[in-house]
Amino acid sequence: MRRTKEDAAKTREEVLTAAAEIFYENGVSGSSLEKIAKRAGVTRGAIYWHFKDKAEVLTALHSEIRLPQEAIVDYAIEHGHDDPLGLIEQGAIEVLQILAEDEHQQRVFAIMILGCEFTEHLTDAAQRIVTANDEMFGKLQKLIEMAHERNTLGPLWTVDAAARGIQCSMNGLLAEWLRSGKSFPLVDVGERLIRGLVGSMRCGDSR
Amino acid sequence: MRRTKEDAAKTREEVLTAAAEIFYENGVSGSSLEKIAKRAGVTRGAIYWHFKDKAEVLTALHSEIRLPQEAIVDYAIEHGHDDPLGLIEQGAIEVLQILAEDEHQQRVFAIMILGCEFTEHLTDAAQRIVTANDEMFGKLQKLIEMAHERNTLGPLWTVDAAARGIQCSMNGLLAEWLRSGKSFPLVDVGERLIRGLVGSMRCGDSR
DNA sequence: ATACAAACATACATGAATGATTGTAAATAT
DNA sequence: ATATTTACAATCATTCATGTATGTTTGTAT
Repeated sequence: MRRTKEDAAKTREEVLTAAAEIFYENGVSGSSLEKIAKRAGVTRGAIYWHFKDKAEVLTALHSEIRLPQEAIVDYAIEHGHDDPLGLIEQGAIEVLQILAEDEHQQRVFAIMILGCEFTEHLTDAAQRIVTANDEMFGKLQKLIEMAHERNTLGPLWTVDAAARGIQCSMNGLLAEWLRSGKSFPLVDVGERLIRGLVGSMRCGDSR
Repeated sequence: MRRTKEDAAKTREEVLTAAAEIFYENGVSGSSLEKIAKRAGVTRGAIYWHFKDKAEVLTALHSEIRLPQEAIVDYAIEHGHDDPLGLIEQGAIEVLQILAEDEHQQRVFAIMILGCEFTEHLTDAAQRIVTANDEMFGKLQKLIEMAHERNTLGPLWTVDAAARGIQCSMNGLLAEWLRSGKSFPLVDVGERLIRGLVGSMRCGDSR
C-alpha cells in the first residue's frame, strides 16, 4: 500500500482535483470528505493524512491559483506606469482572456466566490479573498492616484470611487459569468465594459 | 400556550427576523433551526409549525424582498420610455438610495448573494435568484433595444453587452459593498459608476 | 359547556459527517 | 538486515442537525 514520495504527491493532487469538482458541484458545506475521497479513489484516511480537515483542503485549493484581482494590478505594475488608466484597461482584458481559457481556475474561482459562504465572522478561506480584494483595491488606488496627478482623471470621478468602480465591475462580471453558467461571451462583454468604464474616467470623456 | 391569530403571525415574523440574523451571521448551511428558534425565543416546534423546513424559511425570506434588479427595471417601466438610458440611470440610483437605508433588505440581500451557495445543481432558493436575474436581463435588453432603435446607443456597445454590463456592475457593486462590511459609500460610488457606464453608452461619448 | 382545532413545546429516533484510533504494507534509513 | 517511518485503509465513538411523533394548552365554534 505504501507508495513512494511521488505517488504520495500524486494522490495529494488527485484529492485536490476531486475536491475542486465536488465543491463545484455541491458547494463547500454540501461536500463531505467521504464524497471527495470516493471521487479521488481513496479513503478519508488519505485525506486526513495530507490535510488537517476540510478547511485546509479549501485553503490548499485557494493557494493554487491567483485571484484575477491580483493579476490585473500586477500586469499594470509589470508594464510600466506611463498611462495608468490604459494599463488597467489592458491588464483587465489580458486577465479575462487568460481566465476564459483555464477551466481549473474557473472552477476554483467559482468555488471561492459562489460555492463559499461569506458570513459575518468570516472563515479563513473567505478571509483570504477579502484580504486579496483589499490589497487589489489599494494598488488600484495608487495607479489611479497617478492618473489623477497627471490630470487624466475625468471630473466625474474621485480616486476612491474609480478604484471601487473597477473592482466592483470586474468582480461582478466574473461572478455573473460563472453564476450564469458562462452563458455570455466573457471577453467580449468584459472588453466593452472595461473600455466604457475606463473611457468615462479619462479626461473629457466624463459625460 | 395557544395564541390568537395575530400572535401566531407575530411569532412567524419573529422567526423570520431571527432567521435573517442567524443566516447573516453564520451562513445558511451553518445555521441550525435550533439556533434560529433560540434567537426567536421559541422552540424548533414553532418553526416546523410555520415552515416545512429550513429551505422554506429561506424562501419566505426571499419572497419578502424585491431584488434590486427587479426594482430598477420596474422604475424605468413606471416612468415612461422617453429616454431609456436615462431611465436606467435614474432607476439604478433610486434603488441604491432606498437600499442604503433599509437594513433588513441589506441583510436578506446579503444572505442571497453571499451567505448562500450557488452550486452546479442549484437549490431552489438559488434558482429563484438566477431566474430573477434572467428576467431582469431580458427587460434591460428591451430598454436598451429601444435606445438602440433611437440611435442613442454608442458604437462601443451592443445591446446584449450593454445589458450585461449594467447587470454585472450593479450586482458587483452591491456584492462588494456588502462583502466589505459597507466600507465605502454605496450611493456615492454607485452614482458615479452608473453615470460613467451609461455615459459611455450614450452616442458620442463612447470613446 | 363541550368539542375541536390551532399553536406551539417536548421527547425521541435516525442518519450523516466528523475526528480519532488502530492496523498495516511498503519504502527508506541505518 | 533490521528498524523505523511513511502513506494510507479500516473501524469506531461522538456529535449534531434533522424530522417526526406526541403531548399540552388555549382559542373558537356550536
